[in-house]
Amino acid sequence: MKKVTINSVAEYAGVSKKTVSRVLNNEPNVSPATREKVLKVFEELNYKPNPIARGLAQNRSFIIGCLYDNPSKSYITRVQSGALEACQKHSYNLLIHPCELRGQDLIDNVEQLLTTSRLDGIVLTPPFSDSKELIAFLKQRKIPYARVASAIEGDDSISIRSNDEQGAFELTEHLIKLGHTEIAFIKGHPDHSATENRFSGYQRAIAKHGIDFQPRLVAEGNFSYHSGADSAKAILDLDPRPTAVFASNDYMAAAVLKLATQREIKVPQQLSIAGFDNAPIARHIWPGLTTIAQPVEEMTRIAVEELIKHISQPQETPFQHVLEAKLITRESTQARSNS
Amino acid sequence: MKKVTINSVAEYAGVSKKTVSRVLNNEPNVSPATREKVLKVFEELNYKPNPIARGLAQNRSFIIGCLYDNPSKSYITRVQSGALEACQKHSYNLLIHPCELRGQDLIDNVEQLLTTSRLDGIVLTPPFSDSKELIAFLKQRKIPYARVASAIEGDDSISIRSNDEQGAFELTEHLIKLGHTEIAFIKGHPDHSATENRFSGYQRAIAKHGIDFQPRLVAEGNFSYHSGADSAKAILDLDPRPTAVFASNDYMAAAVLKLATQREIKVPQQLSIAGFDNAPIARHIWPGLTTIAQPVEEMTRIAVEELIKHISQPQETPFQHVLEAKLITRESTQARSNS
DNA sequence: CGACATTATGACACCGGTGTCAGACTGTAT
DNA sequence: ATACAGTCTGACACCGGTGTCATAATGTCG
Repeated sequence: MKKVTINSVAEYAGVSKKTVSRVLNNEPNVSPATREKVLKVFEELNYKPNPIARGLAQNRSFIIGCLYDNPSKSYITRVQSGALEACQKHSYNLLIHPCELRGQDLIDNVEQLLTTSRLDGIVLTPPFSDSKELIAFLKQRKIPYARVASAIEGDDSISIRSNDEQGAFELTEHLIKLGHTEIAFIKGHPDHSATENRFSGYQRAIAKHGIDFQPRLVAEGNFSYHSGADSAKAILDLDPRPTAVFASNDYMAAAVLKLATQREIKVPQQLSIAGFDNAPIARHIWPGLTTIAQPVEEMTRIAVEELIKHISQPQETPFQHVLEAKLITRESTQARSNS
Repeated sequence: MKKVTINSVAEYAGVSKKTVSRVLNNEPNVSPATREKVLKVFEELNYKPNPIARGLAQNRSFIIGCLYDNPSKSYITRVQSGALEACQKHSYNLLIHPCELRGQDLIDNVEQLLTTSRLDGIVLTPPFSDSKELIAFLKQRKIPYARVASAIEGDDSISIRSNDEQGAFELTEHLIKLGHTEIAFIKGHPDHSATENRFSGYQRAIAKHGIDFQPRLVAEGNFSYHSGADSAKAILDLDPRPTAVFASNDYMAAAVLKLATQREIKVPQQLSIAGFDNAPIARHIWPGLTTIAQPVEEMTRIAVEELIKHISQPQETPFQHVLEAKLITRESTQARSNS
């Protein structure tokens, strides 16, 4: 199996390299006959262009980088799966790069990544989607990027998010309609914009239904299971104890459920619990968690597709889009008991 | 910020490109003085070699591919994290490529991957680590590869695994020592070699303790939560019902726990449940799952490090290694009650 | 001191593509 | 027939490195 290069194709077809290149890139100004002939030789020799050589000539790598720093493994998995789908469709590859937002040398780290990998573009997932420093850096370096699940408005870059505020509003309203008025809330990581949005949705819902907002019912989390466990302790120790808990993601909700079960507080009879994200764990535990399904894969897929589109021909108008979140009810929430 | 290439460095330092290249690659036969001088210019101009150009000249990409087809997201996350660690250490990048083992065109798919990405090497995770077809293909194409958690012996390639058989043996023995004799077993995916190994460990332990092997207690799973739920139903419907269940991974064990809880079978008082892997879910549910901790990250990290080592200078003797698995006891198992 | 091995360096082709530009070949209007 | 625009094609340099080889400089030994 000898190597098949553009030269061998050109020779075999009796045309110049450049013409072969033109056919490869679907450039105009190639006669139909020539194009046919070359395409046939592609088949015959089973020719595949070398992406590295292409990359060198065009200063591209055909690689998209995905930056993340997220305690939720399932979120990352979903992000990857959406990004991969888009990449494969357009013959790009996906390079994953976990790193820390708080690392003092975030910029250095990304700089390093860029120089060693020559990425064609970067997908920023939370909390990077909202990092002004990083965004400024990428802009200055003229690296195309797309932001997933960010709340920053008025930016002129590609951005896809889902409606966190509305989702949280609906979920809270669901709890209220079940008769709950003392609804505890566990906030997410302060660096993620979703955290504020979800909290706003919660507040809007209780306000709409004339329920007083009680700061004592709010706990600070950071999306990790561990932080959920801490918040759970604080909340379940409250007196009077709330009848429902809304955690900003399913991991933290699972932690609440675990502690409640340990303390023999019956869920949902004595305590309703709800999460956010519709992570796998929401249906892997009993009772299953009522939650908000966020289209994470789809968001990321769209973000990467737009990014790739942007790379091949920069758009004037930035693509910005908001997807809807959807309420999923399971066994962990029920009407408040009269006890 | 102008582009700094090897040419500008050479010019600035007053030497030839080739000498710069020599310094870059730590080649011998460069006088200390020259080396110093060039290194200083690197600093001064902040020069970073272009990996794409390098790749073209050396026919390398500095990218390692990771193949997987695994229903357990957390397993994949752990695999990635180990692989990433090794890659970053050696300035390689990691490209992830999920695909289906059973896909009729697995080979085509990988072929495609290789031609579009020019990977320097591939890490095979289960079930690919045991795919004879794929291994034969990679061997023929002379693509370096490393196999993670495979059971095939006598192969002359890099292979790292953990001791599944021993782990399962210890866990089973733990249950036996708690007084259980009717221990149900849920098998994993038939394509994964770990499945047979874990099953053997189970059988060896009960045999050692003079317990009769009962085929009725064995259910077929495939490592997915869903398959665990099906097996759980079969097992909990048995009469007499076993007093303990050993599932081949934690997801399936979680499914057993969920069903048991739904049916108000008390765990661990009426039923002990154990899993395998020490996945996050094992400690995110109540009661926490007794399980076997497998060093997935470490296995993968070592596999990738050896792979990279092998790429830069092929070894004569293949690196093969077995890591130990460790029993972790949590609340889901306890001594059999006398009822 | 001459013969020879060793070290240090650079010129140049090459990896496998793409960009630029010039020139040949069409077709159409005058 | 002539001028001119538009289409098609190839020669050649170039992307930013590395491999090969020749040659210059240095060291070693009899």
